[in-house]
Amino acid sequence: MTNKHQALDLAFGALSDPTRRAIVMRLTSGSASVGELSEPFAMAMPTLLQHVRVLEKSGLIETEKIGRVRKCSLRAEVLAGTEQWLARQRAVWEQRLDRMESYVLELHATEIKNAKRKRKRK
Amino acid sequence: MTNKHQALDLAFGALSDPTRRAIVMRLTSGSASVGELSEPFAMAMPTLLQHVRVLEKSGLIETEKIGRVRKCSLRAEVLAGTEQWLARQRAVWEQRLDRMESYVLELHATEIKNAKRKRKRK
DNA sequence: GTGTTTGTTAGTCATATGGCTAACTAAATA
DNA sequence: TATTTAGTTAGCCATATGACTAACAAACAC
Repeated sequence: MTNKHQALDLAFGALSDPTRRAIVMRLTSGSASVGELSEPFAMAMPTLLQHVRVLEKSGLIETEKIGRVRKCSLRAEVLAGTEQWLARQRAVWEQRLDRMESYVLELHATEIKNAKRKRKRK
Repeated sequence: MTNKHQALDLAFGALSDPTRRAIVMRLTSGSASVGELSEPFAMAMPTLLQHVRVLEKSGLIETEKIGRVRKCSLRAEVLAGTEQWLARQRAVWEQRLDRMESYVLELHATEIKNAKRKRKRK
């Protein structure tokens, strides 16, 4: 039983579904009702509502009930949070590649020196 | 298109688990065997191997069997791919916020003008 | 006030996920 | 050759996920 209540768990989990990613994409161009969100999908409303709930729990979106309509809108902070995690991993990785590259370059330099010395010794 | 979507499904899905994120983090500082990866976790090896398989299917890591040891290493391209998706969403969102802001600023400007005109008319 | 729209809850179902143990294979070592 | 090591497969189990239908409720429109 893994603890699925950490922020990144919820955010990445929410984004692992194509329907929910499509919802996020839609909301980047402005808030929408549940009905509006459901239009592009061949999916019963309760199912779509469930997706909205998942996105809400993950913090990726927030919703507000106005009359009988529920207005959904994006919360970009959490989006940025998951992006940052990825960026950090990539940064460490690339730093390491850089170190490796300079190490390899040094090796090459040493090899060349040794080769020259060898030739001199001959 | 469906392929792209599937790739993101797998990548985000893989990253939605804390154990798998920890594995990715570990691999940013160099490749490791399954045994080495399992050390920090109170988890049976078959369970950890399953996580490794999930990461492998998502394309986030690749593995190679050398003798009786399986060497796991990071593939940063897929990491970058998911990061790019997030960055793109955030970009659209921020562009929209900018447009809104300039609209609001224009509104303000108009209000001020009107206020001035009102005062003049008085 | 009756009917329509917009969501919502409840209950069901199939499959996926994440964990375990036990038994097995293959490589390295004594 | 016998033993240890590193990984693997198979099978089991509990819970989570994503879909559906069938009511139900509240706001709006007439």
